[in-house]
Formats: sequence, C-alpha cells, structure tokens
Amino acid sequence: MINITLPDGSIKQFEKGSTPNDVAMSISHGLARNVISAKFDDTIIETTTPIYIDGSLTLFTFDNTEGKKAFWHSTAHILAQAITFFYPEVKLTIGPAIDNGFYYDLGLGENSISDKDFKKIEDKMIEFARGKHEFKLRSISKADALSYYKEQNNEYKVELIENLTDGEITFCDHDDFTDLCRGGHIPNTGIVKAVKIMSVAGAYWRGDEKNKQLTRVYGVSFPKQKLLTEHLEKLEEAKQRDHRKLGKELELFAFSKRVGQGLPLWLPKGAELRDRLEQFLKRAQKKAGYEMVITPHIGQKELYVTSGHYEKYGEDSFQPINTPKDDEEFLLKPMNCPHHCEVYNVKPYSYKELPKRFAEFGTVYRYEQSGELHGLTRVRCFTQDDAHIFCMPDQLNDEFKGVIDLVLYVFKALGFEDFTAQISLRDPDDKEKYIGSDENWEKAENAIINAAKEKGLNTIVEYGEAAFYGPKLDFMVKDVLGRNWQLGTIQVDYNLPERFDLTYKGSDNQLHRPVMIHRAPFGSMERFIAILLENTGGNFPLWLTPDQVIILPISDKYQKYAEKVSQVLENSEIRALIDDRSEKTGRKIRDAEMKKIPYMVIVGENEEGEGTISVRKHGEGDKGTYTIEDFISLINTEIESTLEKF
RNA sequence: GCCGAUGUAGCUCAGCUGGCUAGAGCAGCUGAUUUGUAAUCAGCAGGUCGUGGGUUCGAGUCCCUCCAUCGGCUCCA
Repeated sequence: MINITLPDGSIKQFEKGSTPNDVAMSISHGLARNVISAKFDDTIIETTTPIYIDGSLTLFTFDNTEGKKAFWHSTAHILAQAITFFYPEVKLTIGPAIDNGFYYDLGLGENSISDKDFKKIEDKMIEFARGKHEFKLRSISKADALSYYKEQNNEYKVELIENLTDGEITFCDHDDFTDLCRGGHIPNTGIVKAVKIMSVAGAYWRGDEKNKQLTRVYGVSFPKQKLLTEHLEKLEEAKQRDHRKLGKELELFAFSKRVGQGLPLWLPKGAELRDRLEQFLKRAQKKAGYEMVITPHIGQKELYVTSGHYEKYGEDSFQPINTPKDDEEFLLKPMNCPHHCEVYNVKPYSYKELPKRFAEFGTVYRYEQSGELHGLTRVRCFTQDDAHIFCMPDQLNDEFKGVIDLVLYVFKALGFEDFTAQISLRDPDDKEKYIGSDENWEKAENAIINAAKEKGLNTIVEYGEAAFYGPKLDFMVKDVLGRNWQLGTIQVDYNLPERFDLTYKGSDNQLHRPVMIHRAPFGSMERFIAILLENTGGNFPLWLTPDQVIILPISDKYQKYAEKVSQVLENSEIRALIDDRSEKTGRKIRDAEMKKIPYMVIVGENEEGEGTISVRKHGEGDKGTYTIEDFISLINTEIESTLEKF
C-alpha cells in the first residue's frame, strides 16, 4: 500500500500502482469524470500514470490552470496530427500550452498556412478528437528516438533529442500519431469538444532571429462549445476597450501616414489630459525633492560615444543629422541620461548637496522596427517622465525606496492595482551584451533586490531583461488582451557616472563617484495613457478626464441659465461644456453617455425657477436635484477621494 | 526586419465567381421642430475603392510593387 496526501492534508491509502484516476474515483465519480491532469509531488503526470511510492497528489480539472495546460497541450498534439494529415511533409517542432491556448511551431518548407485553411484544420481536429483516442506515454531509447526523426529528416526534433538524457525520453501516442513529448496530457482526445485556430505567425526556431523561421499556429480549445463561444465573446469585448479604438473615439490622439508611422499626434483633448498627468507628477516630484531641468532634443554624436549608446545602438537608430560643417553630426536623443549627466557636470558638488534629482519630461526618438509599432504602447517618438538621481553609494538604498514610494503613489492614484514588480537582471550566460564591471553589476543588482524586499513588493525575477548598462525594477501592467507592458521603471547605474567622470567632494576632501538612478514612474506618457485608457475603458478618474460636466438645457429658452451654471462651475475650476443643439434631451443624454462625460447637468423650467440643477451620472443615471454649491462639493469630494496627497 | 492577414465616404460596414453613373447607417451641412433623463423629421452634400504598375474589350473585384494597419516572432537604450 502507498500513502497519498491530498491537497486538504488528508492521507489516504491506495494499492501500489494506483493512478490519479483511481484516487479521483475514491473521492467521487463526478470528480473522476472531470479530472484531466494531476501533479504528484512536483511533477505533472497523466491521470493514468501508476504511482508506486508515498507522496502528495493534486488532481486538476479544466477549471485549474494546470488542467487547462494539459488540455491545451494535448490539443496541440491533435493539431499536429491534423497538420500532418494535410501536409505530410511537415516537420513538427514544439507545441506547448500558453496562457490562453496553445501553439505548434511547424517547419512547412514550401507550404504555407493561411486563415483560409483554419476551418478545414479545425474540422479535422474535431474529427480526430471524436475518436476518443487515449494519450499514451511510452519510453524510448535516445538512439531509437533519434533514428525515428532522422528518418523523417526532422532536424528540429533531432536537435531537441540530442539535448535530452537517454532514459528520460518519452514519446506520446494517440490514434496513429506519435510525437516526442515529456507528458502532461488529458486522458483521451474525446474531451476536446471545441477548437478554434486563432492565427498563424512566423516564429524563429528557438527564438533566435538567425535561425530558420517556422510557422506558428495558435489555437484554443474547450471541453464545451459554449465555453469557446464565451471565450470569443470576451475577446470581442476586450477589443471595445482597445486604446487605439478609444483614443480615436474620444479624440485623444491620432497617427498620420504622412507624418510617419509610430509618430503620434496629440489632439487637443489628449494633450490636455497628458498635461494634467504631468502636472500631477510634477507636484509629487517637487515634494519628493526633484528639480526640473530642460535639455535639447538632439546631442552631438560625441555625447553618445561617451555614454556608450552609440556603439551599442548607433546603426539601429535614426541616423545622424548632418550640418553644413564637415564631420559634424548630431543624434536625435534616444534617451535623456547623457544630457542629464552633463547637467550634473555643470558644477562641482559637495557630498552635502547630494542627492541631486534632475527631472524632465524628455521626448526621445527611437527607430523601433516597423513590425513592432503598436498604437501608443510602442512608438518611435515618446516622452519619458524621466529623472536621474545622483547620490552617494550609502544613499542608494533610501533613494531607491523613495522612488518605489513615488511609483506606488502614482499607480494607486490611477487605479493600477494589478501590476507585477519585475526585477530585471542580466543574462548570466551572455555578459558580453552588457557594459560595466561584474562588481558594479552585482552591487546594483543587490541594491534593487534589497530595496524591493524592504518595500514588501511582490516581485518576480527575470534574467536577461536588464538594460545594457544596469539592472532594473520594472512595473509591468497587462493590456486588454493580456499582453504585458513595462510602465514604471527604476534602474541603478554605476556605468554612466564612470563614463562621464561624475564626481563629488566627500567629507574626506577627496573626489568620489556618485551612483545614478534612472527612473520613470509612468514609463512614458504615451504607453501609460494607452494602458490607462484600456484599464478604465475611457472612463478616466474625474480629476483627469478632459470634460468633467456637460450641461444640457432642455430647450434654448434655458440657454442663458445654462451659461450661468457653466460660469459658476468654471469659477470653481470644473471643466464644463454646454450642449446647445436643438435636440431632445434624450438625444443629448445619449451623446454625452457615449462621450463618457462623467456628469450631465440638465436644466429647464424647474431648475431655472428654483436656481437648482438636475444631475445625472455617467453609467448610473438620474441623481436628482442639487444646488450648484452641493454639486460642486460633490465633485470636489470625488476628486479628493481618488487623489490623495503624496 | 520576418511570417500571415487587412485596406471601399470623417466613422462602422455592404458590394457574389471581373460587367451600366460604387451603396447603407451614423457623423456633417441646410431647414423644420423648442423638446425633461440613452437616437425628432425632411432634404443636401460627401468616395481618383491605400499607392503605383500589370492582365483584360472591361478591374473596387485577378496578379505584382510600395505604403499603412492588425495578429504574432525578433527587438525594446
């Protein structure tokens, strides 16, 4: 007998060789029907894998993340089977589950798959699935595995197998289809009831641009047709909150082919909103001891040679601007740090003056690859809410924590609760990519890890995500389709102070090297506003929104009174418009709702007579009659509640 | 940059396998209406069908180039 510990802590005895399915059966038949995957101790196993030793077992259904993974990964096998049916020459590579489905990377040779092929692939997959074929793992020797794929001329699988250890290699069979696989499958194909191929894309073998490009087919599947329908509906709804759509509708920003791709045009309402965000941060930064500076949009090539950026990125950037003089070249600034280093270098500093915190809403230009541009989240011209802190090494920890506080304040004020603090370290296997000494890197990495820990941040560590000059603490937020974007960032840098020969006079009357912190709480105005748009669905907080109130006179008889109300609101710094069209009130309300204006104020005979207003709130409806004064304090209270003082 | 897709009026879209002067709704303009909590009515105007080439008696429709956009990959100072 073996002892199996279940997630609730209870321990049950089973025959040696019992499977997760047997365990499920002992609990209930219903559970046994729904269990599709399991974890024994720390290993994902199949529901049919016999267990011979004591350990803890967790059973998964489609409702668990792990269950979905097994489900989707198994569907990837069925996809591969269907693809092999239509394209017998295909070279299969890998087919993992991802957050919202699965993909399979295929070497198709001369063939290609387009969305016109999706339907027939889906139909064939369902046909295979209905066969209720069991997924069966079988061990195979390395030699046999290699010869199996060499016979198929599949160099990809051969490469994968060569990196595996003999004795640990398994194939997975279902129906007449076989694939190299380490396991994690559902019991049989019949559970897959609904399949949707989502898209095809090119993807490089092993994620390396230098390798051959494979065809990646993305898909998703469900145990019920209804779940697929719901999933697709959710995606449709998400598209309604896409910042590109909302930005157009709310007239915040636009692009022009003639100006150039990735170069956003800020429209009046967007510019106003952006300015309000800048003012908000400027106030907080002033309190935190920052000083504003302003630097040019270009700099001599020499500046970037000094900083090391030229060597690293010169060829992939916007190319130098030439002047009538020979040998004179300027670069559009791709970042603000070199300029700020020179701001620091203007005069000598005593240790008593540190830290210096120079802030600037600095507009930078980066020649991003055309295929990477994306609405406002990835552009070629953007404005960083940048600042550089120059401090003594023993001030670093406090300064870093101070910046974390500022970032958290900004996120809280704008309602970003769902973020990830990502510690981005260098790739330990590719140190060539980075500049600076090992010693400084270690110091900087430790400084970040410690500060994040002391602030109690929930962090994840990513290797290889550091900037080339230093490690970062990045605040990641998801967009409407679940894609992660870096917003706020804090970076420690020992390199630039070195390169720019930055110094301060210590208490020992010797010159010392300051440490530099790069930081941007928003990250960039463009990306931040994009994600804010998607998070709020365009319903911005009251303090930030372009138009706070719209006054709707019942007819033009009450135009005068509307203007009076507008004047009073304006005197209290409330942004109000009047809808003076000769339309019915219902129409004016509808239009105001669509424009997402937070408050509608309706004035007619009753209101004019009593000197009151009738208030309606966006998305909520009629709020009844208010005096103008009460309405003003209602608005001010709402603003204060969302906008705490830093 | 690479793979796949898309591009028709300011916006959202229709236009079947190539065949008369390219349609609709919304927005806009003009007029009527003076309106009480999510769309008042009528009329008018608006498109070199992304661009340039080609095939054809004939191209919005088929082919190629380029541009832009979308989904990915790579990249992201």
